[in-house]
Amino acid sequence: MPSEGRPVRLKDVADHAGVSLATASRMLSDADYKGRAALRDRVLAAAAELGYRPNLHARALASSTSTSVGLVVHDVRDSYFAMIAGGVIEVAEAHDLLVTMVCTYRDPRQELNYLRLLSTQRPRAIVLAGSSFSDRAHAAAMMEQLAAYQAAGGAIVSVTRGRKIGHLVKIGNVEAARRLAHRLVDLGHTSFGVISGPAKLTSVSDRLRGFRLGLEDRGVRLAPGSIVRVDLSRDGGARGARLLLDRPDRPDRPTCVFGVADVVAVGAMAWIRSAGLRVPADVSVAGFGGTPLAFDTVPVLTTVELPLERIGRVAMELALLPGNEPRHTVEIDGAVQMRDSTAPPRP
Amino acid sequence: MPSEGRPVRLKDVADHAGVSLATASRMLSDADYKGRAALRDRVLAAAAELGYRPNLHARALASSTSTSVGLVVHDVRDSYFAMIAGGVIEVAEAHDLLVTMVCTYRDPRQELNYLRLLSTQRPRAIVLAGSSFSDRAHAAAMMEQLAAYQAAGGAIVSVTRGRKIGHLVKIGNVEAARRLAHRLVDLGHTSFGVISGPAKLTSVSDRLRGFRLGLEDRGVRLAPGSIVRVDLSRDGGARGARLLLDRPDRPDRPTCVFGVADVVAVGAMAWIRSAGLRVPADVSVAGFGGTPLAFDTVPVLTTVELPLERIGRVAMELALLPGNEPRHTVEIDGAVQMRDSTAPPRP
DNA sequence: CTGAAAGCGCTTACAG
DNA sequence: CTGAAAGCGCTTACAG
Repeated sequence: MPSEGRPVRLKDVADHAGVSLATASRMLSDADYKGRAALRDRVLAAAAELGYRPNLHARALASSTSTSVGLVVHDVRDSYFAMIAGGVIEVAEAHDLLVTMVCTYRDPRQELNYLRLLSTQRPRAIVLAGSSFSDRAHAAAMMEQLAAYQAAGGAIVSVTRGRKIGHLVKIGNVEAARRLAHRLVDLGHTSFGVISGPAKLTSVSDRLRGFRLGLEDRGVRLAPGSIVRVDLSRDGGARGARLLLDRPDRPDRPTCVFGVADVVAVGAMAWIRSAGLRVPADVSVAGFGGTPLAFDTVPVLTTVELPLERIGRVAMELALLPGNEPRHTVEIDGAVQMRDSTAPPRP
Repeated sequence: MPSEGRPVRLKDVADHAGVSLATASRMLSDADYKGRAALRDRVLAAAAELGYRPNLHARALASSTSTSVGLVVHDVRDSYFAMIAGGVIEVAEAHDLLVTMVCTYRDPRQELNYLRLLSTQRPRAIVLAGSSFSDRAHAAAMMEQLAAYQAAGGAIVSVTRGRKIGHLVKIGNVEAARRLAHRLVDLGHTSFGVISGPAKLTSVSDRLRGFRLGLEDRGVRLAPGSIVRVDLSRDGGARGARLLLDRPDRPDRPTCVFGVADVVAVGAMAWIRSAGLRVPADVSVAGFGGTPLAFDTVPVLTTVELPLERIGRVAMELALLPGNEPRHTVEIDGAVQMRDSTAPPRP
């Protein structure tokens, strides 16, 4: 029986079943409550017949309990975040929780802004999936918001390093990038170019630092000017490749290019191809992330594979933990996957 | 001043500013309300000082107005939906609306289930971004839910054809697939294979029908057995390619394979390559969708490009329209992009 | 086990 | 322009 006009309320169900509001409420939403079987049946039947859907707002207000979860990402269109979001949503749905997602487009002000907007919804948990920013003032402002949110009983999970509050899914950016560097040097490369992203992103600076450490472990140094900073996008990657490689006059052209994110490496490969160079014969290319698009490039991209969906699932599972104390940290490691886009440099 | 324990309420702000609850409410949430400037300043200052965040649930309950939007997709991990979601979220954020996303994984029962869960949140609009199912009973059940939701004042937007309620973003699947077929026949192909998806998805059957019509326009028929049905995934595409092409005994191997979604075509290309065949020299491959991954295959994938982000933006804009009547329909056309994965068949 | 009543944090007619 | 009060749709001590 589709309702006409206003939705049916619990009171309608109670009246229809001939019980009190309180009893209807208990029968419908308290799983532990048994009650008289006859009443229970009547209430359930009435709810079904009237097509009753509880009003989440009323429920949240009365019980100060919420069934929503906030998810903050930099950009859903980026499959890095789409995969993580998939993991978060999968676990949330299994618990009848609703995920509200917000995109910051890597703008600290938007991050703060949307965090505030999100907390307005009093979600039971907030998952911050995007890398944090290395900006003290911003970190302090975030901290203030998050502390207030947590004090009110909300759970916090960050997929990043260095957040001083809430649970952590810690991605081994530094170590994985370091291992990748080892493998690339072992291939024979000594001249590298790095297409990096915005310096303010801690994940970017971690990957860059790890990569540099890895090279140093093997006695290789990054030449000055061999790091370029671009947007973390396909176009950014193409631009980065051009900046690094489009200088026929200089003999020190890198033989291997590392893009700090797959999408950047893929953009770089596209530019390299369009410039008439071959991967890996002329230039080796490596990425970072393990997004699906790394599988379908030709040659298949050498990258650090992160289990993105699992990261999302783990984050959501941490969010489900009762209470914020003790703080939990789950470390997730990346796996270096040497594939076809890298090869020894030409002699 | 971070709150300790419970969040600050409007009453706290009102007390702190020395005004009534009503005045504080008006100053803070009614943009048209002027009031005495002195009071206004006191209220704003108090809110800022105390770090007041309104409780959305209370606000929604009292004003029966909501700032959330429900988004139903089949799978965020699929960049087709990630791009659409990006468009929806972009427009929603510009209006301070929060998007709650739910994934059905192409299961009609989950679709219904999550639609119900979503309507529990009384969102101001629901955007159904995934293709509908060609299942009468399920369509009727959806219709009942949606009608009740709409009767209660909610806006509905579907990105599909044939929904009998709400606004529509209508994607020209039939016509675009038809034009693609024309172009492929014009290339010289007469023997086609189609890697199709679940028959229950209307977008899939539309693309298939359009493709078949296009072939018939040119006097070409699909041989029996030249359509295989797989999951809409990379693995599905690989399996489909194997089913169609891995029969050296039969001479009627298609010279051109059409995958009804990019992800399927990409999977097919991967299998073809692994089987030692070349694209397009041995087999041409075409996809449908215009997802980012179509750009980075080598050879670059011939496909029907859909403006996915724009579809999301348009859907959200329709969702913002006041009232559900009159119903609006925005038709979005796909653009056939002939790229490197298709070529004339070998003589 | 059940019901009457208070209360969750807001908004909004209704008076003044 | 401002305030006191009712009400949004639930949950949950508190009695019985």
